[in-house]
Amino acid sequence: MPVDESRSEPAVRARAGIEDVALAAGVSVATVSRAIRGLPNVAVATRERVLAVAAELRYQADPAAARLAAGSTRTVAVGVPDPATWFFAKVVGGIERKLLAAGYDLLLSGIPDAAHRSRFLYMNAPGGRRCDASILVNVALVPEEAGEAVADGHRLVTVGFRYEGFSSVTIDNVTAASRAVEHLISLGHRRIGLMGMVMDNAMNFVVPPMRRQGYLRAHEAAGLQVDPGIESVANSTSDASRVIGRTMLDSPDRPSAVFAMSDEQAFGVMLAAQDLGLNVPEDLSVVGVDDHDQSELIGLTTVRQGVDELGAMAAELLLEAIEGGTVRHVEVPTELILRSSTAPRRS
Amino acid sequence: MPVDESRSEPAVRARAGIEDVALAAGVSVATVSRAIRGLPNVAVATRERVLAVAAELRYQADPAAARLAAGSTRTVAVGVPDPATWFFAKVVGGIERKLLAAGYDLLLSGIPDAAHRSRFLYMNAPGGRRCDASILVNVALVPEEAGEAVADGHRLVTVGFRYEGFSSVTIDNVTAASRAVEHLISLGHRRIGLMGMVMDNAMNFVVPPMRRQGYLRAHEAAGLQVDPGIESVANSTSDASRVIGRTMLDSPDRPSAVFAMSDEQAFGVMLAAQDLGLNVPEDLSVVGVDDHDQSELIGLTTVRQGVDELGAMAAELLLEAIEGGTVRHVEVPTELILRSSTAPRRS
DNA sequence: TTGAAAGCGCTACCAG
DNA sequence: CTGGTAGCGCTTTCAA
Repeated sequence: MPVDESRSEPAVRARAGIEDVALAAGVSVATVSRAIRGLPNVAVATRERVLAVAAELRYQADPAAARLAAGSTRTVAVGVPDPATWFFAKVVGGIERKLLAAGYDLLLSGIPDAAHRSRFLYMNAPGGRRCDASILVNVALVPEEAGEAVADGHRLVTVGFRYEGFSSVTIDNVTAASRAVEHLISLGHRRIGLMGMVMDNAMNFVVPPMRRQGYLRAHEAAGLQVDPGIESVANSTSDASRVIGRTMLDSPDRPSAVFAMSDEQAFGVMLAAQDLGLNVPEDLSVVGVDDHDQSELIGLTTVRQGVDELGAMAAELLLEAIEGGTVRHVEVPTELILRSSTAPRRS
Repeated sequence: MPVDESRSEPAVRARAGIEDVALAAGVSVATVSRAIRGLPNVAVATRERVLAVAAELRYQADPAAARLAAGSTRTVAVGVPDPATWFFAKVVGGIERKLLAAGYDLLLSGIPDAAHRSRFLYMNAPGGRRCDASILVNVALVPEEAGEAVADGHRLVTVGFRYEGFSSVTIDNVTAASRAVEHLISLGHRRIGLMGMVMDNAMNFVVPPMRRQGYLRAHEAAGLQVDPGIESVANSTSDASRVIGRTMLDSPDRPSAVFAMSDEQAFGVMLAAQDLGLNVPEDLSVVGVDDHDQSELIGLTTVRQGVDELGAMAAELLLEAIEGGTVRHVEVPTELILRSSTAPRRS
């Protein structure tokens, strides 16, 4: 299968430039440029000839030169906290699919902290000329940044949260969470733990409070008190939640159910339960949010959000924004999916 | 949380150009360029002044212009079959981490088929001037492409398979697979099904045959016959493997164990077993390859490969290649991890 | 150590 | 409908 061919010459085979095409087609470079980009004012015959020659020579405009001259980059920058995470990978997948079809390049950036966030914004601002627009996934902006971005005329679409001035795609986080908790309450649970996402003040201060609000709202609606003692936060990974979950569950008055802000966190809670010899759902009911790929096999009850769809929709809004379309906010629906991780409270 | 500020002027705030910096610092643009890029032949005092002014003006070189003039792009293209898949997301995560640190941009492309593969190669060839180098993850090349890439002086590193002429990072697929199957055999299993990855002739014709070879080798070493009747292939998703798995398992002489070429495929087999009312591991042992994030919770026995590490190593080799380093092949070790999805064959 | 000027390869304007 | 040509904003000789 592999191929051998001892790298003899690192000589980069010279590539045809627009001038070569012009020469070969017997027209000017201006005409080649117009013909290839499908601009008007080119005779059909001429266009065909140019296209044929270009194909023959495998001509491809130098993107850097085209950008410099035209100003547009045909590139979209996408920023996510961590590209290796299930949720973000799915979103990026959805974006990529649309962008590939539209002929845009996708520049992917990890945004682990506030410094990278501001760097991302600056680099990808219209003046930066690196991309035509950008998408920020679950990366909240502080007001100054948002204001500056708007002032800069930044073409930005956000997913996970919403800013006036930019298109966005979100879910109704409060409702999603309260729906999950209501389900638990309807099963007779009265002590319901919360496994929350850490609200690093610089990065993720939008989604967690909303989901927490849903948790509170469901309690309130049922006339139940919440116990801050069984409310914890962890990084939204399975491992971190497992560790934190262990301390929440390792107590005589442990909750009989836990609402986790994401499926991965729910997995962590299940692992914690397992570590302590507790059975799900007999000893502990668990519900998450996402409908992760493995949630069915694991039997996790969850509130489903179409993550891939989130990304695809974001890409669509972005393309609209590039075309000069209006700002739109899209809210993707969610759905409670019942599986085997939740059961009536044991009397 | 959101910010309002009715987008008054889409006016892109003019950004400082190199000339502005030169003016403000009282030097020429050439000096600014040298100073900022840390080139020699700039007086310390001058450099400091320029840097100060540049920071003040938030100057940032226009990447397109810099590319056009210098030829180098500070960009790396990464091609994966499907960016939304667990394995690829992890690899990309590892790459991204290293690249971010090295100050390179990452251009992500999905390569769903052979046409996109050849497009990727052409666009990202040195002559294309879109990137300085590229990484191809589990995308095999046909000989002509590989030869052309070498001839073009393509700076490429591959992960998952190996071509002479390019750096690569792989695992020993044959050994990984045979280790998994040996484990099954050691538990007394004699009829071991194979859930293989589909070998689309254009895309993925390297890894699956090697893992299959490991499967065969383990049988052979134990003096066992394989039964082609319990050898299937499916897309390497959980869902596809579930469907195919059902037909493999829905038979009186079904295997007592299955080796799946990836953990996600193993999950599919477990789902299939569940669909048919079979218990794992009592009625069926299952082993996979990867050590997926959810494999511990699911209790899947598997052959672990450090997927993030695969990506990080690829990025390192790439950076070396850009610096003009030598071609290297790295083989990342694997490890059998015993969990609860495998058990001795029931007599 | 510095500056002037010639491109990098293309697009866009304007004249024909 | 077509061609000439002036840049796009930077890097990189080459001279000073």
